[in-house]
Amino acid sequence: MPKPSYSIGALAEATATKVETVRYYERIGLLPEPGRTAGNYRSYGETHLGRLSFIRRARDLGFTLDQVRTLLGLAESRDSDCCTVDAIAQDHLTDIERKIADLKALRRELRDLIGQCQKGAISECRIIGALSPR
Amino acid sequence: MPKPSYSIGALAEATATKVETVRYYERIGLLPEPGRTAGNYRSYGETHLGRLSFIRRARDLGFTLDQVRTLLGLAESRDSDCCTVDAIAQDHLTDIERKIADLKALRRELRDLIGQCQKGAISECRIIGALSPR
DNA sequence: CTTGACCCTGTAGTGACTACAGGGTGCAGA
DNA sequence: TCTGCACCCTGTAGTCACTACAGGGTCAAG
Repeated sequence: MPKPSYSIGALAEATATKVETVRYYERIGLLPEPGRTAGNYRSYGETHLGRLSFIRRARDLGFTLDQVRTLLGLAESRDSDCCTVDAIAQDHLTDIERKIADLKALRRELRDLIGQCQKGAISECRIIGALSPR
Repeated sequence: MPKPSYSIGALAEATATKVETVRYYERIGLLPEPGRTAGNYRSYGETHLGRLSFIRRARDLGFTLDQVRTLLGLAESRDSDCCTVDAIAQDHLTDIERKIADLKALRRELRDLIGQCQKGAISECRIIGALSPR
């Protein structure tokens, strides 16, 4: 049987990606250029599907495209070890933990502000007051 | 005594803002155009300082520039009430809470992944494995 | 033979800045 | 007076990760 092939729309749908995003990944060199049909349509194979799935999963986990690029490179080089991968994931985890802490601090401040709102006139608004200097 | 005036650098420093950012706020109409000196330098007064402080505080609390614009408008119109301000703050709080929940889910996934790392060869790496399809 | 869904390239827009390039201004020290 | 330097000016382009056109071409069904 012949190898399966996907149009850009089919590939996009299979990976919950927009068509424009697939072309974007190609443009920035994250996804290799596929073959073309007689009518100049992109024609993708299983390796493209696998690679795009990898990219989307990593993106869903919040890795940057740069990190994804590195992870893809590592996944392909059989002769390096797992430490770099682990380091990237660890760095990312640290980032996320910092963001969670920042957002919690922010939430606390906002809750305090909102709790003070008396629904009165602007001139007595505590939120505006808290934002205004002095 | 004469009114105090600030150069763009002084204003930026007083509000922990970069000079380019101050000019950017002016360009997008968030900060009114200041007067100019003989040498065409921007010359700011106390109202500019107050307004920029307001903007920075709101930004630090994570409001978008569009929200800041609305808040500034409300702060200036004495005849509206506090409800709109409260609604903006509430919306923002909801956003933040969703972001915290999303990040926590992500952290859980990443922790699971990292916990499985055996520091072995790439071919056995669980992180890469988890990202790769099937 | 036409309609409509899909595909193509190329460019510009988003948010909130940031970073130049290529010049002008203002002031202190030699 | 000269020179250096920090600061200021405008205008444009870059960042990240897409997203949204405009203006066309392809292809299969009816």
